[in-house]
Amino acid sequence: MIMPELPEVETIKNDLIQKIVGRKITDITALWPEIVKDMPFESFKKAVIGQRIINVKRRAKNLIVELTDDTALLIHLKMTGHVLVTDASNEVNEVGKWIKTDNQLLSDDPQNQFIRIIFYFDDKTMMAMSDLRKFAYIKLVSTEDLNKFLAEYGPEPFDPEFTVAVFQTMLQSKGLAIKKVLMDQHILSGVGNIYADEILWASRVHPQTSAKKLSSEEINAIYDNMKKILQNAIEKRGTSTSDFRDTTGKKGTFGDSRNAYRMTGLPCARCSTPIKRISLGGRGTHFCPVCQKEKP
DNA sequence: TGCAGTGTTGCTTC
DNA sequence: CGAAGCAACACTGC
Repeated sequence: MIMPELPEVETIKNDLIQKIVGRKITDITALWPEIVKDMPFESFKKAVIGQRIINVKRRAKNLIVELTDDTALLIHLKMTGHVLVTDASNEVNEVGKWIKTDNQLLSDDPQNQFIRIIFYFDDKTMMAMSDLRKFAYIKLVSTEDLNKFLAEYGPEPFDPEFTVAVFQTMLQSKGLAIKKVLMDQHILSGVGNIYADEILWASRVHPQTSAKKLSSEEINAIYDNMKKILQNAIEKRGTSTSDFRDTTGKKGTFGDSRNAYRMTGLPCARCSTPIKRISLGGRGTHFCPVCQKEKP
């Protein structure tokens, strides 16, 4: 299972900006209405139909679809959520093959077999959400509540105010394993299991190293590699070693250039030592036991 | 065959 | 209060 992290959600957001901004929502069908949280589905439907999409944003791993009525759809894809959109220029396109008019599911790709909800637009296109494990959710939120919710998150890696000095200060007070710190969304936004493993491999830092014991060289390396790796992954449209797909169902290619995540037993690209797998905080963690030495 | 693994987040427990 | 563990869920792989 590959969850969407920052690069994957960013890819979906960029697709949606191209495809759905300006569209008016004319109808909503739920094959699993419980995907809408905090509100009965019928109320959600009543409140959302007729609204137009103003903009699409990403914050941490959240997707935010801004609507006309000072509200927004807050979407979290969790681990296996997918957003699929038809191409406005062609109704009988790839997506048209996935979702037939009677809502039956039809696709060669198993990842698109779990459509839970479909939004229909005024130009006859539609946006569907697929989610195998039913962890993903949609909430209708006021701008005010949204801002309160988003304020709980740590800085975005690409925010100009998130400097290496800020990062260093954050780490100094954390006695936790650096991998846990990187993945804690209240501390830092957007990094999950895949990119945490990749960032630490590139930085030659053992995932269990206590954050406050890191040298400033190591902190610099983690900071630089985080930006480099996330940027590279955005350019490659995400990691699809398992189930991530973009809004047309295509895979991202970052997985081809990864060095640690799910590479257990394969030779390290730097020193050929087999990559080791441990469990850290209940999550699979992959690293090179030679390049990423544990600190005494 | 059955059970551990998969991973995000929030809740419970210590 | 911080940290650890687990539930939510459904499918895969050993």
